[in-house]
Amino acid sequence: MLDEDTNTNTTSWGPRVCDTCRSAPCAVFCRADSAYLCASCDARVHAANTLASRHERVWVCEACERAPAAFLCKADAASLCSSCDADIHSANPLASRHQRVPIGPMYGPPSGPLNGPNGELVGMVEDEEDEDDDEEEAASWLLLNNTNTTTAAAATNHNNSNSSNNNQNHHHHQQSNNNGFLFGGEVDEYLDLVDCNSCGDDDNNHHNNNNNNQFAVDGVDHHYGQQQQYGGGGGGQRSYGGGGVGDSVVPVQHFQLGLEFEPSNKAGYNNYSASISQSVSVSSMEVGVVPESSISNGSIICHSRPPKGTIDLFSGPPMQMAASHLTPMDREARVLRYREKKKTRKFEKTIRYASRKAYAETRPRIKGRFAKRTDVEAEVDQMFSTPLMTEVGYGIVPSF
DNA sequence: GGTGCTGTCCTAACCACAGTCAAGT
DNA sequence: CTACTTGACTGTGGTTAGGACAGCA
Repeated sequence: MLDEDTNTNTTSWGPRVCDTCRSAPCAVFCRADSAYLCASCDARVHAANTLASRHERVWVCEACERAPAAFLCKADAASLCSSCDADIHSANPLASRHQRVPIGPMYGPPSGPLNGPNGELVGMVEDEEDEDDDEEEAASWLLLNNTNTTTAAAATNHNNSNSSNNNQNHHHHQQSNNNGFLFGGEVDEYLDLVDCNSCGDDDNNHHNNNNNNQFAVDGVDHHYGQQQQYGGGGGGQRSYGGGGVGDSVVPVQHFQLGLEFEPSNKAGYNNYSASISQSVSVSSMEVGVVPESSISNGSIICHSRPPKGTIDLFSGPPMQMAASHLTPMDREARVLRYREKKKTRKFEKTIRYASRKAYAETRPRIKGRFAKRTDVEAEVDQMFSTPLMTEVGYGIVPSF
């Protein structure tokens, strides 16, 4: 049938379509049939008989959705092909430390437990475990039913010992619990509960007034330091597609604002890049640069900007209240969104003002600090910059 | 088990200045 | 109402001090 690398049944970009039904995106690759199948076709085909049920299948890469997955990234809870794995996990030091495990083939009927040749749990099971973890983690963000979930108990256990040491969170990613509120480092980024607080943030509002402050109370290091290029949670990039969406619960298809679709950008899992990226890569550096002009234009702001110097922490509905009103469906949808956002995390630093970056790079420094430009340096700069201007302009005669 | 030392890792702060915005004239 | 001025503020990158942690004696 089809070769693994062929894409004859797909568009030039986008998820590969199921070879059987040719309508749904493929979910698994069957080696025996050399076919990409969606979940339903996989279930139908491989439950047909015992022989078919023994077909070796692997997940399709969640990033490109075009190649069989080779690794499972536990940190991102994503199955990745070797190419995407290399791309994503070489992006920065933090990503490179993600724990990945090779994905073994799946056997057996699709609905049943999937065992490896030796009966060990492989493939989907690995994912299932991870999803359980995800479920717990996501549930903890939802602040729901803290009396009947193990998550709440777990959260309590976490916080038995950390009341005086929030710094623990820096490295162990514990969630501190302040008066029943979970201000986890990720909650602001991955849940709509807080999206309302953060919408209109630096994606859409270049006057974010130091968003670090908004969640500084959590004491959680977002690992998005300005210099270390671990991405940007606070003042850095927040292009998770959640901002400005308002109250929508189900995963929403967002549209890029005035920017070209960038299929080659695998900094995040690019099956979502259409929805998340207001950043574009314009240089060889592994950062997304947001054109300044796009920042003010692409505004979908659901909250007005808070007064300067204020912390707009509770401008939205109280978290506890919002969460307690969730129906099971809402909860499931939010968990789904949480997972999807988790998969689309981008850890690269986003440059929002390329011009400022350019200035900063050319600026003289003393021990890393910006130093004042001397007159001589300014003249030299003018000498070098003037020819550039003349290249694009109409000829400005340099004055000496 | 508790304490002190050492090495490693990580983060916040610092700096100057172009650009932006809001308020005032 | 429009145009201009002024001051406050933001964001940018490389370096470093200092805190946190792990490992060892």
